[in-house]
Amino acid sequence: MNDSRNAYCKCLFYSANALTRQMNRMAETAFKPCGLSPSHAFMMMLVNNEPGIAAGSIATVLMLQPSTVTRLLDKLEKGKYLKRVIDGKYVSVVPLRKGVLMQNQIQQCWSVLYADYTGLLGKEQATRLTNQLYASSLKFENTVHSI
Amino acid sequence: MNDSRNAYCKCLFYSANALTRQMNRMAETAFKPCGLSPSHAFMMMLVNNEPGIAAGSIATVLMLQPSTVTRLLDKLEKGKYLKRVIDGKYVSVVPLRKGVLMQNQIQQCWSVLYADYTGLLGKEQATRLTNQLYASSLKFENTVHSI
DNA sequence: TTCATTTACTTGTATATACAACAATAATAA
DNA sequence: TTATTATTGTTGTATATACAAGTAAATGAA
Repeated sequence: MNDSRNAYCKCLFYSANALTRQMNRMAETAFKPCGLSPSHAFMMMLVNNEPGIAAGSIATVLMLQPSTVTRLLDKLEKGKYLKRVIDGKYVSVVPLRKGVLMQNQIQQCWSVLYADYTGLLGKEQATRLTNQLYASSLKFENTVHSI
Repeated sequence: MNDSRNAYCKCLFYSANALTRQMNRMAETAFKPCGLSPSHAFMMMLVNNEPGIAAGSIATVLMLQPSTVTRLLDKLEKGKYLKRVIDGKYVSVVPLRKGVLMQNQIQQCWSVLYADYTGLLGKEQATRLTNQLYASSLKFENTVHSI
C-alpha cells in the first residue's frame, strides 16, 4: 500500500496539501470554542493587534487574495466583531468591542493548537517544518506574484 | 511590515496554508495544458497505475475524505476519463481510453510542476521540505484519524 | 436464519478560497 | 485642468474540500 503512495508523496504539491488538510482539521477543532474558523480567528487577532489596518495589508500579511479578505471581513463585520471604515477607495478595519473581548479566548485556542501539533510532531520538528514552510512561501511570493 | 507577520509565521497552520495556496496556484498553472485540475490529474494517474483500484483506497492513498473522492470521481467519470465498476457496496475504478491516453500528458505536466518548484526552492530544499511534510502528515494520520 | 453491527460509498449542505471582471477612487501626465 | 493610468477593494462565479447524515451491502452474533 505504501508503495503505491511512493510516487506521489515525493511531490511537494501532494505532501503540502496532505499536511495542510490535516493541520486545518486540527485547527478547526482547536478554534471551535471561540466560535470562529481559524482563518477568521487569525484575521481577528491581526486586526486587534493593528487597529485601523488597511484591508490590503491584511491580504499581504495573511498571504491571501484581496477577494478572500473581503469575504472574511464580511463575515466578521456581520458578526459585529469588527467594522470597516471607508475613506474613498481605502478601507481600514477596526475591531469592535466584541472582537476585542474575544482576543484572550482566541489566543488560548491558538495555544491549544500549538500544543496539539507540537505534541504530535515534537517541538523541534514542528519548529523546523514551520520555518522551512515560511521561508519557502516567501520565495514563492516573490516569483509567483510578480508574473 | 515583516514584523507584523512575525507572530503568525511561527505558526504551522499559517505557514502550511500559505505555502499550500502558492503551491496550488503553481500546480493549477502547470496542469492547465492537460485540462484537469491537479487533484483530478493525480487521481487519474493513480487509477491508470492501479486499474480497478477501490474507491476507498484512493481516499487512503491521496489522503482525502471518501466524500471528496466521490466528487472527484464524479467529474472524471462524467468526462469519460474513467468509470466506476460497482459490485455490491464495493466500487472499483478503471481508466477509460481517454484517461489512459492522457497519462503521458499528465506526467509531462507533473514534470513541469516539479521543475517549477525546484527551480524556485532549489532541489535540495524542495526535497527536504517534501520529505518533512510527508513524514509529518503520516504522524497526523495516525492520531487525527483514530480519535 | 434473522437481527444487529460494521463497512463502503454517496448526497446534502457548508466553507474557504480563488480568478476574472468590475467599480470607484487616486495619482500622474499632457 | 483634463485625460489616462494605476490602485484598492468588491462581486459574480467556480472549485476543492469537508462533515454529517443517509443508504445499501456485507459480516457477525443469536
